Amino acid sequence: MNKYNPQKIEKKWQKNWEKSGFVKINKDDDSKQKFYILDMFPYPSGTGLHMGHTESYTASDVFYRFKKMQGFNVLHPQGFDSFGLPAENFAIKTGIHPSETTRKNMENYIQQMKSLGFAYDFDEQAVTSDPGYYKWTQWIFGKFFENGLVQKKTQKTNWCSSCQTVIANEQVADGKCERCGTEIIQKEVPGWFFKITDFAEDLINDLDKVDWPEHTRKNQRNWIGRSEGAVIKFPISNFQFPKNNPISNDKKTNQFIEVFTTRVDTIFGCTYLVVAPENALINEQRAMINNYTEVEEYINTAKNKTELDRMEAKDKTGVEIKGIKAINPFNGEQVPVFVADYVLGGYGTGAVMAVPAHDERDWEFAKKYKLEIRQSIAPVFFGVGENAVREDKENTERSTVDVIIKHWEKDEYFGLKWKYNGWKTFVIGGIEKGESPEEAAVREAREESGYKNMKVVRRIGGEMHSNFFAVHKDVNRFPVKRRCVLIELTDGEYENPKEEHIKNHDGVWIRKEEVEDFLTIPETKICWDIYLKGERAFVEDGTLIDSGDFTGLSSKEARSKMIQWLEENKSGKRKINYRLRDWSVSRQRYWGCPIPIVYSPEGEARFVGEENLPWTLPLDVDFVPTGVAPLAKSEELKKRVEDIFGNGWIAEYDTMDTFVDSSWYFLRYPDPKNEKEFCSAERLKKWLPVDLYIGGAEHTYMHLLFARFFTKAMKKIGLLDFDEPFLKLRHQGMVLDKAGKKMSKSKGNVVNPDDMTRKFGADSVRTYMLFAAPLEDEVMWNEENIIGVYRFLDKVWRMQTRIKMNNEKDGSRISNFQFPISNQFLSSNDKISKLTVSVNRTIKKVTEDIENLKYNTAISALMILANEFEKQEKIASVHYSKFLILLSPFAPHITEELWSSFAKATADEGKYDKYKESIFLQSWPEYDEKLIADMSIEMVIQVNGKMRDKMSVSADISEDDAKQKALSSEKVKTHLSGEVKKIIFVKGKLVNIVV
RNA sequence: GCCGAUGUGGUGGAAUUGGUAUACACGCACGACUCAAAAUCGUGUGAGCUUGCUCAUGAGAGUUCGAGUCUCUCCAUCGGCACCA
Repeated sequence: MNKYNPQKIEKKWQKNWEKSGFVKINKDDDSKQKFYILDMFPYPSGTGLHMGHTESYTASDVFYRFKKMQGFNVLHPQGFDSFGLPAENFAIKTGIHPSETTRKNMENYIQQMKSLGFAYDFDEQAVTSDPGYYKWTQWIFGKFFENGLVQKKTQKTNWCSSCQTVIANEQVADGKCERCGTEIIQKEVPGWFFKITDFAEDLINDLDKVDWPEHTRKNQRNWIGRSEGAVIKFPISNFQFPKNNPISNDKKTNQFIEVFTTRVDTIFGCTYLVVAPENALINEQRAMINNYTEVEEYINTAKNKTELDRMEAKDKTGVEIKGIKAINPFNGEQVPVFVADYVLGGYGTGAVMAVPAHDERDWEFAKKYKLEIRQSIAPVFFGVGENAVREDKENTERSTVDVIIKHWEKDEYFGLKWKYNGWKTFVIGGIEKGESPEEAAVREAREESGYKNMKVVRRIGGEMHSNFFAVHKDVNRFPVKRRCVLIELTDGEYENPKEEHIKNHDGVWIRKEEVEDFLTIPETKICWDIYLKGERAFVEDGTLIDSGDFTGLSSKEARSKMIQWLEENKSGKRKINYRLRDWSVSRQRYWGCPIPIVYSPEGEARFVGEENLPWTLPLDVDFVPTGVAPLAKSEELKKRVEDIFGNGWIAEYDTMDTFVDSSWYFLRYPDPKNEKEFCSAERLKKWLPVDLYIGGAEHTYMHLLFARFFTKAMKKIGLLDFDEPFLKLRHQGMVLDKAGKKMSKSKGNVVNPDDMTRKFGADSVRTYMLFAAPLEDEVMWNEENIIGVYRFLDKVWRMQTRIKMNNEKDGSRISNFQFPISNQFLSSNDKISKLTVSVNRTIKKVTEDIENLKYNTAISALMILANEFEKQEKIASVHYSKFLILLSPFAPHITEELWSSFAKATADEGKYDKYKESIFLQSWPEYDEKLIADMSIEMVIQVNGKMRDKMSVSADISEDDAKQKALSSEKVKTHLSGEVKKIIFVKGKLVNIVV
């Protein structure tokens, strides 16, 4: 036997597999069930495949081999997302054309993938920069164009001055360009937008249909950011049509300021309005604005702020628009209007009603500019237990005051301990008719504390409501309107309080730091918290106060009633808003898919037409970015357009965001060479949607969202008949260095898959990647640990000398090793060996674990079985062969080699050809449930839940027998000090004796 | 600030979903083989002590006969979002 030499056997089998056409599938074979497993295809960068790819692609390769052996017709394709900036930037530096760089890099990637043993069919790729591919990107763009799903808009967009191009919201990180780190500025650029917002609702709802990680779905939902609310029209008090604009009447004018809010219920607390600097109102109302210069100046500074400036701005700024007022439709009140950049132009209506009492941002702004803060929602507390509000009891209203009394010289506060219910509170008392809260507070403080001299400091917080059932009065207190007043004693003059005031409670002084723990009911805790930390906006739901006819409603009720009111009075309506913006796809760069649009001499945009596709990327272009799209410099393109469309026609010079290319690539794989269609109808129907998609979590937002949008948009125009592209999605975790740090070039801790493969062999690299941690967790790449996997494979290798080839009785050639492997373990009269049970169990475990992508525990189960084999003098070939198949998805090369050599050795004459067949043509072993359940089990005996002894019993032991046996255990007896109270029996598991 | 995830030996990680905590692997220690080394194999390895008991799954409480697992509060780390009204 030779030594295990991974390098030698791996190369051999990689070549063999390629030659044998093992990687090819018949895509029209209907005799088997289909399975479509997809990888996120790589961008072919100059640095080659990284460890993240290696893990992800290994994970899918394992699943592919597993499913294939289970008898599925499995499509597991690979391709390249080959348009993109790095190749172009490299071209700018070196003058080498991106197509050349890209081609080279792809070749390198393919070599790397082959050397890891990935079984892709590279004849059936999708390469986005290939005209045969991007022809269909353009064709789909054309379809979207014809169906109004893409439109040209001029919009403030994120501009990267280093990349000299627009980038999508999703590509801005920390106000900087995700790619190059340059600060993003806002720039008005005309460009093409996909109407992804049309699908916002479906993009949220259909997440319920797919089997994706919960956090990914949640992130998508948050990104889309649905919020339900209302648009409300605030009439402008002294609105005038601009004198020089006679058409104002039928144009959209600003007789109203429209605001969007999710909190209509707070509208009686609205004390001003704010419009975003971008809001058209300002310009339209110019004539009416008294301080236009000031307003204009503010708008200009706001405009010049970069994303970063805006994000870093601590203080809210703004300017009142003098000369106009807005009228609150609910109460007719006139409120001032401000322009401030804390309101975003691009969201909602670009204007908000400000309710400082109930919104943190408005609160901050109102404090700074000393604007009125008016409470309209009261926090509500409900009694619990016996104090819960009772439906059948009368509701009575009350007004009370909580009095925080501060000691005259010490930092102590006066509290009450209640005798009948254990409450600990401040002084609480009713506000009598005609009394102000302050007057009531002073009166109550004197009555209940006995101290005489004090001064009112201030109110604490606003109105709060308590709703509860007062047991001793047999009525509901519904509501108790509470106020809180802070009082400071001026001296210690004291007189014993009257008995009637103190019979229910004792008064005590509490040190400041102990007050919080002293208080027992949430209402007073909140008063105290506000006293300590200061006033703030109350942003939660509650009960409406001082809100006209709506007073007393809960926030929730009020929202629906108020929206109804708005609709009846034509002052607004229900509205759902999304954070998601339309997807800007125009890029002023070269190495991308040309946008297949031409402009007539009148400037009208037109699709170039299917007959002119692919609308090729011109070659006579200088890449150096100048802010003008590179394609504008192409003579060839200019000539092409004029030849086809006539003089005066011009091409669209922008190319598409590369996310467009990757938004449909999974549709191409089933039919990548089709020149007539992006994919034939039959193949689409057969293969899509994707059954399992594996890739990095960094694509949670953009790629997955865009691909889902494409699917929905294409379905809408009849190109597809399903609405979610990826039925099941799993992420692989990041590969970190052994210290748990991200790998990066600058840190110099990048591990290269090639080096690892050369050092340990592909099988070890593959197996270790999946063994080291659960797939979705981070893997710390530790070269010291990979040795364990290598040893395991080496052990498997050396085991081949101990396979039992011959029948022990007569020395004849064994009979139980047959091809294809029989799923029958034993004939009926065979004795079941312990090893047979182990093998059976391992088959079950590995099968289920792979199915659930729990590769780490599958590998561990294989190691356990190998360790058991190791203890045997001889290993039955029937066991060993099954073990090899179970291991083969992880370590394809070594298992194929072992399969071929021992299959040959055990072959009967004449059957040899069959034995030569690849291990991957064998079928996946099945297990026998009957052999998994042990006849006898170890039953645990616990005393008070602690394990004290074990007993070996038959699996179906009766409850009584088990209890008897447990009680007779010597070890158990020493723990049975008292009387046995109870015995718990869990079938097949344990007996728990409670003393 | 908000949302999400995670927290188990010296290390990576297991734990049938409420039932023997620490599987498997790395590392370490000792032993076998060897002139020696490597490789391999074997044994041991959560902590503490009174050596058969106590304590251990970020901290604290709770539910339960029984909690790594469920509930609440807090802490730490990581990731994402960040004026979205």
